[in-house]
Amino acid sequence: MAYAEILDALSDPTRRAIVEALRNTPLPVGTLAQQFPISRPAISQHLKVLSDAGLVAADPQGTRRVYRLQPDGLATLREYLDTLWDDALAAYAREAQRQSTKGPFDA
Amino acid sequence: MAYAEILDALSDPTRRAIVEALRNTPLPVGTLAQQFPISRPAISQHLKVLSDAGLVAADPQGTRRVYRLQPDGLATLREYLDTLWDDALAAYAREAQRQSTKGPFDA
DNA sequence: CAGAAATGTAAGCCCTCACTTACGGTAAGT
DNA sequence: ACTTACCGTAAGTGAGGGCTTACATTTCTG
Repeated sequence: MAYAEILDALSDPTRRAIVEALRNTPLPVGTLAQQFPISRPAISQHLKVLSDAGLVAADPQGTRRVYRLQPDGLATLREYLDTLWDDALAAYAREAQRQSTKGPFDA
Repeated sequence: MAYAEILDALSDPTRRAIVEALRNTPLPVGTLAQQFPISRPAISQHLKVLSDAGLVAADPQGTRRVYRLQPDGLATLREYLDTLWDDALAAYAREAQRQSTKGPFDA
């Protein structure tokens, strides 16, 4: 049930923007914060949430902490969505079947 | 950018529980509400959010509204995660490449 | 060793959002 | 037609979370 943490992390627009910013290249906190209208500590707090969810990871380089995207969190979420997807399709097909067995003039 | 709405919808624990409850079989609002410790109007409000996100749909049957899982929202979210996934893996491989070119004794 | 640079953490404020109660509307039953 | 059942919506309230300022910590540099 770790996907709860991941969905919660990705529900915030700023955190999604951070993920988007790290999509191409890893970045230290300060550089990342410059791209946003909020303070640097706020970015740090968001990064903690993303890190706890397994969506990003930090590589310490001297006094800097270079954050990068981490596939782990995304993998967990994808797996969950896949099972949900299967059930949704099955329910969908079941409903279609139920409708058709009633005959075309029952609707 | 509709995945924002979907992520926001799935970020709430109660809404996730509703989705789980509809995973096997469609249910009317009242029956659904009985499975939760909150009021029926609260469930209705959650269903509206899920419906707007394309995650569920309602089939009116008399005075009842039978809600069921809808694949549309899940599909949108899955597509978004797939592109993110690709970029994450690419960045991962790029980083690994960068590390290896430095030689095994630079770490 | 002193100072600066980069970041994480604590405390507090404010606003969003989930929940409740109350109400209105539609369909079925008698 | 009246009543009952089922549901969505409006208004109001309370708590969680995102943001800020201030402070502590670690590492590099002169």
